[in-house]
Amino acid sequence: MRRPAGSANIRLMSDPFALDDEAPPAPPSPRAAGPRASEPRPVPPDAPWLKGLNPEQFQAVTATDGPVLVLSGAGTGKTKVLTSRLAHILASNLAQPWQCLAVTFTNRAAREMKERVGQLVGPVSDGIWLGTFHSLCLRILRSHAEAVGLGGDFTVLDSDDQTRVLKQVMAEAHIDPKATPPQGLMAVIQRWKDRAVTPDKAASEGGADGQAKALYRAYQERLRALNACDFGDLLLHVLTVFLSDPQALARWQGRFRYLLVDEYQDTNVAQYLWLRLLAQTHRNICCVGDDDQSIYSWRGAEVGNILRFEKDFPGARVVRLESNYRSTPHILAAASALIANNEGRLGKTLRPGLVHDAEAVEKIRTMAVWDGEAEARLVVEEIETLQRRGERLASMAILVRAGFQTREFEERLITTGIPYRVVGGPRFYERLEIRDAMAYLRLVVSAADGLAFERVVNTPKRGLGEAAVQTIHMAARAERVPLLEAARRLAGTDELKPKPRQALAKFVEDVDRWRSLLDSMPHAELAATILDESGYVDMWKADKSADAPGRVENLKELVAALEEYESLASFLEHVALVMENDSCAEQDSVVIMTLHGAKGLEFDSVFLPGWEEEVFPHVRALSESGTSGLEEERRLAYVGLTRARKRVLVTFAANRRIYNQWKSQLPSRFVEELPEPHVERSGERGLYGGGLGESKAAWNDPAWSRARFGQNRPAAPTSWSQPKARESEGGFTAGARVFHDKFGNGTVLAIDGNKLEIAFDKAGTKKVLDSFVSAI
DNA sequence: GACTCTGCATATCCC
DNA sequence: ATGCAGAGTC
Repeated sequence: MRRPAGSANIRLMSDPFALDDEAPPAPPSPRAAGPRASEPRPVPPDAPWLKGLNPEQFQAVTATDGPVLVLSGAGTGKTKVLTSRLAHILASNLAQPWQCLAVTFTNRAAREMKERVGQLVGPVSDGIWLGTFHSLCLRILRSHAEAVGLGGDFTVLDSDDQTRVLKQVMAEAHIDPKATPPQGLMAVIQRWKDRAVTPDKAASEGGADGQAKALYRAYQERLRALNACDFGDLLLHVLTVFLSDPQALARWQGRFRYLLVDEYQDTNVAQYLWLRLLAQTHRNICCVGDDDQSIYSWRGAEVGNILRFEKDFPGARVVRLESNYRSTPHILAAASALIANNEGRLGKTLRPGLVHDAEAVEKIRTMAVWDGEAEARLVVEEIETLQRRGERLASMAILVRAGFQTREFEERLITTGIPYRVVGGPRFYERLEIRDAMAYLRLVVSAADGLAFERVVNTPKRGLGEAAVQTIHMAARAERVPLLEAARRLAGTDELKPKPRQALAKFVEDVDRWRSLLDSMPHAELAATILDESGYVDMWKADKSADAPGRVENLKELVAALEEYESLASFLEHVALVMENDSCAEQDSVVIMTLHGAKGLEFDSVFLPGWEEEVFPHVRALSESGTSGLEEERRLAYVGLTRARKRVLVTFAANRRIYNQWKSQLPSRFVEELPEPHVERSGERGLYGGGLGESKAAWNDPAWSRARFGQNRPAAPTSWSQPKARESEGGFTAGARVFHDKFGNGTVLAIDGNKLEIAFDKAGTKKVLDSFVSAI
């Protein structure tokens, strides 16, 4: 491949379509590209959407002609630029709303942008093609479904359904799900889709095992048979359409005069190709991104997309936004120092864009605690203190690395009586009862939905077990009709035993009746009828388990939510893509969420717990080859720090229970990477035991001591720098009986330096530091 | 067929 | 701790 000189060190992703090897098409003047509704209208420089922009932002907003790459650090007004730019384009009459395409990654970002543009230009903003990649692709794909072998009413599967389908496919291929875990294979398939690799392309690709490729193909065929597609397909299919139907492509290319892309650093290859194709005609594409906030490589994102932008769009204007209007200088300095440990950055410097009262700004605080419980207690106490000082709960956030960390905070907040909400927890529509209810609705709306049929045919129990379902399957297969059709036939024959046959007949009859009501009955009412007559609600009402009443409530909520949509079909479509559960929104409450979920948000006070090796950075990132995993974790830390406006508290525990196992933890290397002058460190002395074995020599490094106990403390006792003999301070020997505060009595099994393996009488076998046990 | 019990594996991040 | 698949029982 021909590459411009000097780019050899930049690794580009594989390029399935190799567009960039062709001469770039001559950039047609947008003016000449077609008739416009009316002439461009000059915009006064004091227009409301241009107010308060700094020079760089102004440039990013008003440079409407040609490709623009905006490198936008955290808190530099990225959303402001995007929304103002849209407003500017519309107000200048450069394009009609429906000729503008604005892409975000999350529904939340899309909603926010929609709202803010609306505030600037009014209801015309409704016409903008604004949404996530997936929702926009769905919209496009609806009109080209046949081209990829789908019916126009195809369904979009969530990850749960995906694995279900894949499991079925694997079972048919007689593959042992134990030897080949379905999730693993699913991940492989998704990576293919992220790179826009179809089964055909996968087959011709080198490497990888043939079994996976065959299963990929089978999976795609199965999806097609189900008239369904998964998230990855939304993009993949649209690309297929674009590349196989030049006329369709030209139509879409011609339509979108202006493209705006948010969080560009998170685009994967498929999304990138999609953008590049769509931007070919008018070439007015504006991508906003920050390589330091790229945290989605695990789902196929390629930071390289930023690097290659200028190549694929020659003459692109690059604007850097470096004035940060969010955080205090301490926070900025700390975040910048941390991220400076990464290599291969585009390198931005964040400058404080606000004037801060030097006396008033707090340093970042780090604090060592005994365990997760103590950590939760500390954080919640801190929250209470802030609250007493008059801070709103909604201005505080606890940002965790992984889902399992939320529990201890929730418990503590509950016992303290502080309102909180977990964002991104088990999502509303992912709940069992909602999925079941949705399956009923799906089956009524589209009779061919086999997955929905399977899900509800025996829920609640109708005496249609595995055997009956098998028979239906075989009949459907043989006659090449959907499951519901097959069931209808079987209900009229004697292939089934009388009892299941009757039950099945009743079921089919019900579904038919519900469908006949689709046009006449208001859909919310119809949904309620379905859930009632099917016996589904009664099933939960009769259930005596603790969460059953909650489920009944959720079902009511579902019906209520339906009111807001035009039809069942539009509701189903919406839910397939929008996964938010913001039903109980704006009470003043602390929010708990993952670092990933927090991207794009900001809070006055941010709590960053669990900064321990193997929690954050996460083990799995560390076990990856090379440093890319670690660097992504560091970017995640950077994202976390830069969410804060006023203050940050980083905590880490010496001991943590992970998946029901107690482990002694080391402070995260990121704690140490926070620069001294901007950090105030504290922690309980002695948390990390006495001298440590030589294998942990780093522990005696002054930096670690600082990380743990704060620079102001006197140097560690001499015994630290001169570790004693390995045979442990306590002088324990195997077989000794010992006592531990938490685990009670036990017997020492083995000694490894200062770590003891102890068989506790009650708590099982654990490894603990010898300083935590005493002889009895 | 439905239910219960047991053993087994599993456990980031999200559209 | 939790969720699941498979086995055994009513």
